[in-house]
Amino acid sequence: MSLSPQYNAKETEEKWYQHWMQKGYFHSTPDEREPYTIVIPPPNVTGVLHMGHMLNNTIQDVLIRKARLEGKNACWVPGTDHASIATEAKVVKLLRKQGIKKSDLTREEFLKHAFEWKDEYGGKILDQLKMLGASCDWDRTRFTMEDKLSKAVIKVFVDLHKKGLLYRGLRMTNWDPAAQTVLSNEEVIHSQENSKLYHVRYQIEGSEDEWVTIATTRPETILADAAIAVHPDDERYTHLRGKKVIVPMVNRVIPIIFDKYVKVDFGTGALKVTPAHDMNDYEIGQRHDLEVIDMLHDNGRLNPNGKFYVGMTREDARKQIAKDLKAQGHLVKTENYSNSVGRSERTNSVVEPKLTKQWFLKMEDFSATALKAVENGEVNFLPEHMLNMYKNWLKEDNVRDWCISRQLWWGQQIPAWYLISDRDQLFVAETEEEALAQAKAQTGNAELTIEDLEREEDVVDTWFSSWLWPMSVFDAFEDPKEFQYYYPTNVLVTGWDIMFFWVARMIMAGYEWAPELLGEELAKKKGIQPFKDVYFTGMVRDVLGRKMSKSLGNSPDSLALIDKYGADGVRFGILSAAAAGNDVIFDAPFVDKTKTAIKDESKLCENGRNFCNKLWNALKLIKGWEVTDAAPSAETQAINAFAAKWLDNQYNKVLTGLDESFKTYRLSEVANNLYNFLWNDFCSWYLELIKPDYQQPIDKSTLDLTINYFEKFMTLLHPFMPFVTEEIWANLRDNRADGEDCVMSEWPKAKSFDAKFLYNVDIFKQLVGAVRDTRNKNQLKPKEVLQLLVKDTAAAHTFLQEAGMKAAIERIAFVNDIDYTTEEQHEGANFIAGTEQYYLLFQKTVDVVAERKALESELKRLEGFVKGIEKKLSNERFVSNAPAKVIENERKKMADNQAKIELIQNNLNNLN
RNA sequence: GGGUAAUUAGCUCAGUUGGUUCAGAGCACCUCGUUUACACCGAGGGGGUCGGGGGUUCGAAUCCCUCAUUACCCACCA
Repeated sequence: MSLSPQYNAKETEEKWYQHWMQKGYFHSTPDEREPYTIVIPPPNVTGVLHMGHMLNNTIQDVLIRKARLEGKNACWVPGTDHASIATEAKVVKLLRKQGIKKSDLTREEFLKHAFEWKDEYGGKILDQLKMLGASCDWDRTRFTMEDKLSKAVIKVFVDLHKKGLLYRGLRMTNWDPAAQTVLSNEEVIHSQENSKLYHVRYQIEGSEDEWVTIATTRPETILADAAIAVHPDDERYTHLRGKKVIVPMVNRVIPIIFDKYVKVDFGTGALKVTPAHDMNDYEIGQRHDLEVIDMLHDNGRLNPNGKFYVGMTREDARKQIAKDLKAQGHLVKTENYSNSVGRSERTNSVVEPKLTKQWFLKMEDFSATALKAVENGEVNFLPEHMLNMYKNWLKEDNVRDWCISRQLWWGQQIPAWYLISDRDQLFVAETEEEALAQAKAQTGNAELTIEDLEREEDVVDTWFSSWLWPMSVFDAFEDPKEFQYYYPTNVLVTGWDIMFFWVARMIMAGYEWAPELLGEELAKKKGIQPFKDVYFTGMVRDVLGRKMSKSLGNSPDSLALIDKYGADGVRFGILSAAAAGNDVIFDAPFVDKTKTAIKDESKLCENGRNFCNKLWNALKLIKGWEVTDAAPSAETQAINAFAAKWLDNQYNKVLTGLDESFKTYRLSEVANNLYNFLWNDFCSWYLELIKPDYQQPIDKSTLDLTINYFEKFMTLLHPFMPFVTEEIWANLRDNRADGEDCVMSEWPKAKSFDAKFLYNVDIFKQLVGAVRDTRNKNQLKPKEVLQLLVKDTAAAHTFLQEAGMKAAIERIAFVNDIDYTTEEQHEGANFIAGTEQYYLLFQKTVDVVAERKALESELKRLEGFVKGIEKKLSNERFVSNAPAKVIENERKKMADNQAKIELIQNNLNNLN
């Protein structure tokens, strides 16, 4: 079979993914094996694959593929999140384009449209994950709003209600006037914006010409003012105690109050208090028992409390009222001002603090549980320092009750029914019938029908379904059999940005319901935490260090990247740069808002692609050899045996390190070590050593051995680069049995290795490198054969007696007649430093000037080095305190280096 | 204001318990090289007093203190 000159990623990837799927390799069902479970952080159903997804799903895929190779029952559950606000906003927009207004639709009609939209466009991201090579169990794909998962949400809601953990309350909440729903704090994005600070004067009641001037960025809310507040210690205002002021425009009289919240040095030191439209003002209002005047409709326009401005938008009212204030002389001055403005993450409209009635979940006990679980190590955070952030967040006084209601349709409708005749009577139940039964029982009115009840309009927050994800994907609340097998999941891989609203809450939910669902015995045996480890990935940032986001437009097109570098290349690139928890600066093609191309190449992915090609070419080399049964020359045999011994030892050394790195999730380390091992040790050294001369055959045993190792290496690399490894695996041997694929191969066990031998190999490499360097510096041909003399020392003899060593040096460095010399100096000698045994190389021409320079500089370095050691050794405290081994090493180092110095001096003399 | 981290080669970053293996990798750069698996390549090279200062220690990139700079998170900015 002829192999293409370059590795063709695209063809290969399509072919193998299809094959894997067809074989059902990714599908998991419970069996007697140890499970290894990961649930995907469900991307938004509206989402498209971005760099963050690629990073985090590549990591998950590496872990799951590794587990599969280790013979575990690997199960990676994929799925999507219904993302209520984002999706609803998208659907509303789409419908509007079709001329349909949401307000003209019934809830059912709207949901029908939404589900149609979801079926048509949603979940594209899952197909994109397949292109990345993600080995999810696609038969298990779940969606947070599918029936079963919604049922779990309802069940949990009812359960919490029974436990008395839910309540309804009037609270200041973040109101999105565009989506007309309340938002959680996390859904509000604050950023600095340029606005204006208006200084407005209020007349003191009963005075002729006495005024108090306040500063505000929102003059329109003057209409809803309830007080003017000043700091109690502010001497400028002490005389106003007990006085009142007249609100401009509306001429309402409001009190002057004294509250420590007011900052003396801000603006004029006087603050207008509008309890209905500001979080802090609301709290001040509570303290001083102020009237709450709401002047806005839900859509952000002014309601009848807005007097002359009724029906205007907030923005228009602000402009108009500023004009009117000015006209009446109440606008003292206006200055430019930069302040933090909160906008809705989903609709980008300015969030309005608004007093609304919402559903809340009491968090006190939950947060204590979640904190404890991580503190006592039942859930293990990586990197460890994430624990600090977590603790800080879950500190007692930091946790607020969770507002779980949203004024949307796309989501699980809250299972609560009001009695229409008395809306304070409320019945929470899984079904309408149960609610009715409750109503009958509690009111004592058996005549009630379902017509007398009305269901709560609100849906629950999306996180209220995703916090059940590790349980609900296994149908834990319906039939816990699978759940009992797969839970707890082994690891959660996610960004730290959702540590609080997702990770912490999953832990809470796990501890709340898993004990019951697992049963006492299993809960004790397996643990009730939703995951044992949490691997926090960093954020993927662009070259300027900015978080990659759609709004900045600085995220590279993931699919274009895969297209250009291959999925393996992209996987390798992004992983090799991502140490656990550290942010990744991704040097990739992207265009920023100004449409300036910043970079047009991704070096990381390029590396990955080149690596694929390198391996591909190693395959080509091996497959291109003619095989012979005849034994090769004794020399070749010796070299091959040496190379094989080396490869085996180096391989076991690397494998030992790999296992260690995997345990601690140092995936970038694994990737880079494999890269180095395969590229340098395997390709550059091993293959070069055993490579037969041009058009010469290779002996069968060496070829077989090489193929065996290459095959193992593909297994090791498979989790990182699944496609190229599978392709090479397939090509390495003819007549593969059905199902004998790399993806299902066996992760090898590390054996011991001979460190001493490997040390000798290091010297070998240094020696060869030095010979090559000498050639380079003296402009000798690489293949011009030189003579190598070695100083006659015991160490050198031991070294060169290593089987095959001499022959290997001769072949790969193109030297012959390696011999010993007892003489310290030779005419025209070129000294090779850098090895313990002091090798001397002789050749015809030497650049005397350059050589002297090099020697002098080396001499200087060594002298300084020796001086340092001398100082150390003459230090009484060092000699008496340091371990004997360390001292011995120092002595040896000094002796060795002194010998080197002597030698260099000889050589320098020789040059003169 | 509260918190978390980072600062090591021109760039992006490793460096796990302080001690031959620790000053490293990739990219970039320089020199040389192509009938022979790979120019998506090969061989070699230059380049860093590990942010500054202080301390602990026989010994510090590594531990402690401090300063500086940067980034992010939470709260908040009338």
